[in-house]
Formats: sequence, C-alpha cells, structure tokens
Amino acid sequence: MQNTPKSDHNDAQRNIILGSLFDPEFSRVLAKLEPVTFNLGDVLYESGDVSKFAYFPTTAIISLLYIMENGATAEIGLVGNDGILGISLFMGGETTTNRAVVQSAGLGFKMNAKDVKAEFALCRKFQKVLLLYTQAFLTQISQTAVCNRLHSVEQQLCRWLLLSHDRLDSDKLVMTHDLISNMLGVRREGVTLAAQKLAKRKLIKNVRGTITVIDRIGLENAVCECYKVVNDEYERLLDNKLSRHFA
Amino acid sequence: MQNTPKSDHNDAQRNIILGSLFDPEFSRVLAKLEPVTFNLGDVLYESGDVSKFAYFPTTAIISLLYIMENGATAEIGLVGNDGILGISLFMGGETTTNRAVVQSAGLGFKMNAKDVKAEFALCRKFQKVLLLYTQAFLTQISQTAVCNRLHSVEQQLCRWLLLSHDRLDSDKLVMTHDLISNMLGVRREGVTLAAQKLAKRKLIKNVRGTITVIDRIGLENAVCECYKVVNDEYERLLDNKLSRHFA
DNA sequence: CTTCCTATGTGCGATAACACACGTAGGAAG
DNA sequence: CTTCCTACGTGTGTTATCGCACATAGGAAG
Repeated sequence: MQNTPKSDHNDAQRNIILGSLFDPEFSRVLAKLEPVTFNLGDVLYESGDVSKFAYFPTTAIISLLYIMENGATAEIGLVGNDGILGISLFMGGETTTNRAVVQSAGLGFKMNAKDVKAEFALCRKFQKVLLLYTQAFLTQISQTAVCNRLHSVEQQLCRWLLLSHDRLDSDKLVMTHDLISNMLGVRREGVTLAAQKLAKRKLIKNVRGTITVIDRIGLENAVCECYKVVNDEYERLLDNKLSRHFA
Repeated sequence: MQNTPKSDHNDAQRNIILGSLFDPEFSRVLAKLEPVTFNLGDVLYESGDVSKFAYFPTTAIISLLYIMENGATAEIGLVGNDGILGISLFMGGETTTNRAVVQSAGLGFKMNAKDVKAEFALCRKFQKVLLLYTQAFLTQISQTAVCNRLHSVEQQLCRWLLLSHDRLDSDKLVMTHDLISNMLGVRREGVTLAAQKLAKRKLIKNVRGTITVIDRIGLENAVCECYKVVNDEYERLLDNKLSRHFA
C-alpha cells in the first residue's frame, strides 16, 4: 500500500482543495487518496446514488447535469482542479439529484466516503476549505440560474468555454457541439450557430470535434458578467489563481 | 434581557432549523435569538455585505435575488420557516453575491454572526442541520437553474407559487405581478398572462395585488417536475413536512 | 364624489430559440 | 479508394417571449 511516490504528491497539489493543505494533514490525506483516470463520458454518480467515493480532479473536468423525465438535460455546474466532487458526503445528504459526467478526460484522485467524512470531522483546515469550496460552487450554480434566465445562447457558450478553459491546460476543448448542447440545455444547432459567430469574431477556432480558444481576452470581453462574478468568488474564497487572465 | 417568554419559545420552533434542536441546545440557542419583524421589501443583505446577523424566518419569506449591472433581476431561491438566511456566515465566505429581500412580510428571529459561528463550531446537531439545509438549498438553486432553462413562464409561476404557498399559513399571496416578474426574471406582462391562464383553469384567483391559491392539488398537477424534486429533497434532508400536500 | 396613483389588461411588431428536414464533409475502417 | 458513421452546416416555418404603447380599473386620499 506504500504507493504514494513523489509524482503523486506533486500531482495532488494541482487540485486546489488538496493543495491548500499542509503537512502533516496533507500527508495524512494523501495516504488516503487513490489515483483515477477519468474517461470522456464516464458517469461517476447517477441521480440518487450513494457514492462510495469523493473525487478530486487534477486535469479532468466533471459536469453535473440534471436529467429531466423527458430526457432533456441541463448543466448545474462544473468541477475541475478547483474543487471536489461529492459535496453531499460531507454535507450529510449522501446523495444529490444530479448526474456527474466526465466532460473532459484527464486525471485525478478519489477518496473513500468514510475517509472524507472522518477527515471532515477531524481536520479543521480540510473542513474549512471544503465549506468554502461549497459556497463558491453555490455561487456558480446561482449564476448558472441567472445566466439561463437572462442571457443569450452565445453569451452562455462564452461563459461555458471560459469556465472550461480555466480548468484545462490546453486551449483545445475536445468536445462536440452536441455534447455542449446537452450541457447548456439548448439545441445542437443553437450551439453551432453561436460557435460560428464566435469563430467569425476570431475568438475561437471551430473544427470537427474540437473548439480551440484563440483569443482568450476577446472571449472575456464578449462574455456576460456572470463569468466574472463566479470567477471573482472562486478567487476570493479559494485564493484561486485559476483564471489565466490573472495568472 | 430576560425577554424569552413562552410564546417566543413556541414561535421559534416554527422554524424548522430551530425546531430540530432539543434541550439543552435549543434553550442555549434560543437565548441568543432576538425576534424580528420583516416588512415587505426590506433588504436584509445587499450583494457583498458582511452581515452582522443570520435570520430564521417563522412566518416571513425572504427572496434571494441577483441584480445584473443593467438592473435586471432574477431569483436564486427563497427561504421561509424551512431555513436560515446567512449561509455564508457558517460556510466561511462571510458575504454572497446576492441581495436578500423580504418577499412576504412576517416574523422571525435573528442571531449575531458571532453566535452563529460559535454554535456551528460547538454544537454538532446545529452544524449538522445547517449543512443539511445548505444542501437542500443547493438543490433549490440547481432546480431554479434547470427550470429557467427548460420550462415556460407559466410552469415557473406554478413552481414559484407552490414554493411560496408551502412557506405561508395563508392561501393569499400579497404580491403584485410586477414583483413576481422581478423574481422570475421575466416581464410583468408575462406574469399577467401566465396568471390569467392559471385563473382560467380555476387554480388561483387573481385580483389586484393578491393571488389566492384555490386549487392546491390542481397547481401540483400543473407544475413541472422541478417543484417535486426540490420538495422531496427538503423532506428527505430536513424531515420536513412543509408541503401541505403531505401535511 | 373626484382625483390620482398604481396594478392589471391587451394589442402589435420584433426577435431568439425551437422543431424538423436534409445536405455536406471529416476521417476511421475496410 | 471507397464506405459509412458521425459531426457540422443550413433552410423553413413555428412559437415563446420580449419591448413598447396605451387602455382600464381598484382603491386610497383629498
């Protein structure tokens, strides 16, 4: 079980929750982590599932979706190296009403539900950062609600691209319009139209199966205020230099 | 300062968070509460405010709104006797990005921010119920996001009426179409149209400044699934017999 | 009873997003 | 090179909601 080489240690710090811990807490938490590879489309939780694990992405992005009875979907929020998947474990509810899907393949770690709860109860710093993250995530969801109500598909696509870009190393988002439309809860054609407009403005490059960010600053100028509200709150609460703009 | 007569004691239990506590914790918490009267339109927090108090409504309803730069508004969620206003105090963020407005006048209690934090750290049961409530509230916001994305104004009005009705003693909602439109983030005319349709179906009565629920069951049949998702989660997490349907 | 403010009712053109249909093209597999 | 699946592009008509304009009516204050 002594499988925690130096590389894992460094990788774990790429996750902001884990990276906020110091020894001896960090080492103790690290000992309970297990590396995970997330593949595109993997379902980590289904609505109502009692999960055995919480997940700490480092390079992957996980999307939380609500699935309607008629099959329509809409994204609640997304989690990358800025957070943890499995809030309900330490909040006490055990389950949520969402599905968690891997939106962008990558790496991360998982931890037993039991260990998460134990550390949450035991370690002040761990508890504090998890609660702060939960508040930040709450802001993300809130702004998703606002944006869904008041903004155009094009603006929402901008916001979504920026939130995803912030959580990736690359400028390439391997992602079909169809998948994006499931996240945004709009038609595939709507995403195509919006992506074309952004491409025409030279903000992104739009080729089969991949959207490439070519003008990050331009995107930030094009997006609605919702992006900044969420980003500022993540920085404030998690001392998070997530945004490349401020990096 | 010995102003905690029997009536206050009973009133406090009407709030589900407070009502979930038992002596001696309940008495200790009660001693730190101060009765409050909430008047329609009162702003309890502004976006970014560090509040000195958390609020526990008993008969009032508080609405959390996001205000856009251009003045447009949209509701994130609402809090009545089922919850607490001031999640950011114990989550650690101190402020939120929302405005808290009294949507329906009534009574409740407030508690010093310092006392809230102290009790949260000290009292396991208090901490537990607050975190469970926060998860329930998170579900409410999530479903607001979904509903904003996928459902019609009429369905959203149904949901909003039911959520409000659940948190009131009366069948009369003292509320103009204009105010409702601010909550739902739609035009006043849109609310008028939707309310007329519901009135035509004999689900509500619609007179100047007041909407009266006359067929609760009918409304529950007319509403989208979002209402039930939220309601079920509140019941599951808070053992909450809030819904009159199940009362 | 009259005035006047506010809430509601209503109509109309504009727009964004929808549903559906079908054409085109990238690129892996044979 | 051809086949074929999938992703993307595009057109048409429909619908929900918007923005604006203005008419009506409840009801408190004088």
